[in-house]
Amino acid sequence: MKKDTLKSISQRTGYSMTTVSRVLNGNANKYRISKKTTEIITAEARESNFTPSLLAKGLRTNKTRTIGLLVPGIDNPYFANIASIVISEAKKAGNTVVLVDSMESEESEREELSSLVSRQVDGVIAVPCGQNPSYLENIDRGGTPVVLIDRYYDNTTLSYVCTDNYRGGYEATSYLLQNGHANILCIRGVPHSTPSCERARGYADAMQAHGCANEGGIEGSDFSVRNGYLETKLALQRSKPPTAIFAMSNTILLGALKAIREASLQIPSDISIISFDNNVYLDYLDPAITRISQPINEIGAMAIKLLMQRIAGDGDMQQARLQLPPQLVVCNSVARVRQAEEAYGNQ
Amino acid sequence: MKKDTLKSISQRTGYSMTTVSRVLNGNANKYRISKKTTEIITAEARESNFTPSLLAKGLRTNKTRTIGLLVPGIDNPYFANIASIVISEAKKAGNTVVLVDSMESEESEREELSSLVSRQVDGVIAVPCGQNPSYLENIDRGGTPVVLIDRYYDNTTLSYVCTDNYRGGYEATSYLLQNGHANILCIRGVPHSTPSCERARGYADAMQAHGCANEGGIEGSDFSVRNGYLETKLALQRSKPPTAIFAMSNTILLGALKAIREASLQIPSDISIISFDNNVYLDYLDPAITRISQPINEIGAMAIKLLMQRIAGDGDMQQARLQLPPQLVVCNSVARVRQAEEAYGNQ
DNA sequence: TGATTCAGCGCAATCGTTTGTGCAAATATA
DNA sequence: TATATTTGCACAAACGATTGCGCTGAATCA
Repeated sequence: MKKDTLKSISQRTGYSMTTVSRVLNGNANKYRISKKTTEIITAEARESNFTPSLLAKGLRTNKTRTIGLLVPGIDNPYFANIASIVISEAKKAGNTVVLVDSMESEESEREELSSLVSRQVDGVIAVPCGQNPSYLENIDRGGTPVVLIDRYYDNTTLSYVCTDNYRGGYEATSYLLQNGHANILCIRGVPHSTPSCERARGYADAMQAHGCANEGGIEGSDFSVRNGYLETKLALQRSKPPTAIFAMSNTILLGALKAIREASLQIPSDISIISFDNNVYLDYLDPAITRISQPINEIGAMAIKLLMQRIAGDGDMQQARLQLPPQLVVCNSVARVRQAEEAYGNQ
Repeated sequence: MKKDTLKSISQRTGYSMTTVSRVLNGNANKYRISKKTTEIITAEARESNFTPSLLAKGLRTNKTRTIGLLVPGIDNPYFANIASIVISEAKKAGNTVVLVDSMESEESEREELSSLVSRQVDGVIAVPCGQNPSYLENIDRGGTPVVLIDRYYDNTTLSYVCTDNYRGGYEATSYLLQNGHANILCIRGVPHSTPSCERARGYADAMQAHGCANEGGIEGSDFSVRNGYLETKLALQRSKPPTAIFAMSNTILLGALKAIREASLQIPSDISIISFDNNVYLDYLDPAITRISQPINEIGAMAIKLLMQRIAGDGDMQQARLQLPPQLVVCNSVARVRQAEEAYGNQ
């Protein structure tokens, strides 16, 4: 079965490709195509199930109605969630999504980004993993707007939308402190990623404000389950093990849980734990995990909105730096302690 | 910054677009381009960071090195997993993936598929949600190969790769039966989807073979958390509530768990449960959930392999119908019962 | 020296669209 | 009736690549 084209429709109806194109793009009125002609062409197109080649269209118009989404690991439920939202928001705006995965590798990130650019996507939404935004900034300057989500850079000119991670870290820690904990271990993800840094900063400031700056400590090196496991395992062997853990992501949490179970400790009676992210499974763990929930629906929607504005070229937009407030979701993984630590905290 | 094209490189080096194209595609030898010329052009391309327009390339060659992936809900961790695998396998084969989501709507499914076709993807991997494969078959006949995964149709000519769902259902049920259960509730997903049907058939046959055909029953209508919740809630109010539940997916499981907790029942002492799918979280629930694990890595890899063969046009391939064996993963959510049921089972 | 061969490259058509411009016929205006 | 306007549509040049074919000049051969 030969593919239908403007030409074939043009031949079958006897009108020129120009006219066919105009009708099918809904510009019949604008170009004064008669009603009769319009009907004939529309009918023929419908009947033969014509779909225009988006390649040709894109080539000619320089718009593909496609946006690229770069994530560092789609198998992480958090990014799968983000992808889901971005895809549906993009669809609402009439776009489809090319999804690429850097698997936390800077090299892959470049390759995939460059693939997106050759595909002439209209814009890119990225959760970057590189240490340095320059590659992304080049793409943006090259005419393909880029909006960052979740992770970003301090010194970048790119727009971004993310959780207010500092606040999240501060609130998580404060909640633990309010419950009498002082020896709080903070397990972070990739150290150079902004969410990690900011959450850690929030943790540290909260600790400081509470006069516990030297307790617990910040450990960890990436957002993997393994990292959560190892750091927890280590910390539990300290002479004065932490009474609470602040896990920076759902993956780190899982690792920590494993280590805690292996040590035959009960949550929250033996040790408390608080996490980040909002995975549906967190409610089903036993106990359900108290956490800082990120507003990912809003993040996804805002990101698409910003991107669409940039694509539409609405007056060369200012850089937007949006930090949306996270939310504390209280479940059952944090217990109140009434020991030495509390006395110490009340001095 | 103006985008680089063959033409601009051609102008800067003084060679024709033809020659530039040949060099950059690695056909320098084939067309006897001199070594010197080759070097000049390669250098210029590298320096100016040239990336060819895949639109133009695709238009001309009719190959886009892009494959479409259709899933019914990327926020379901199971499909996110599949997507992750398909993306990385596709990448190994030099392709990128356009991901579209039907959200379990037949109408969306058609729209998205048609969008993939206009994008001239080289092939499509689909987890269909429609009741009827004809639309997909048309696409396949239209020259865009389609391979189904996870869900398929009995009466289709399309190739598919999936878990041996009958066997999975049979094994899950047998395992419960072996542990003395007879009153086993089976909660299924979308009734007309083949995985659902086959798992249910496996369940029914196992029950029959064990002489318990009339116990428990098959309930449920879709793969949602809500469905699992409602059906469990209902079943627990029976005069003779089930002693075990077979949940057909990780989402149904979650719903069931919620209902069970609300009834203040303990797993596995009060009620046993077995699930399908292999989500990392299942190991971290308390107790860890015994389940039938699907070989999704193999499924993803096979699907891409089949698709690539079809795309390469290796002799108009036979239809492939692959059912890969699932695996029972024993954890702690199933207990042995030694009551009336067992006596009954041993008659 | 004249005829062959081959190395090295370019011409121009093509893929399927969009779009600025042009032009005939129909209608309105004077 | 002659002119101006409007209606309805078509021509042809792009967009950025690929590719069958052909051309030139140098080297080889007889």
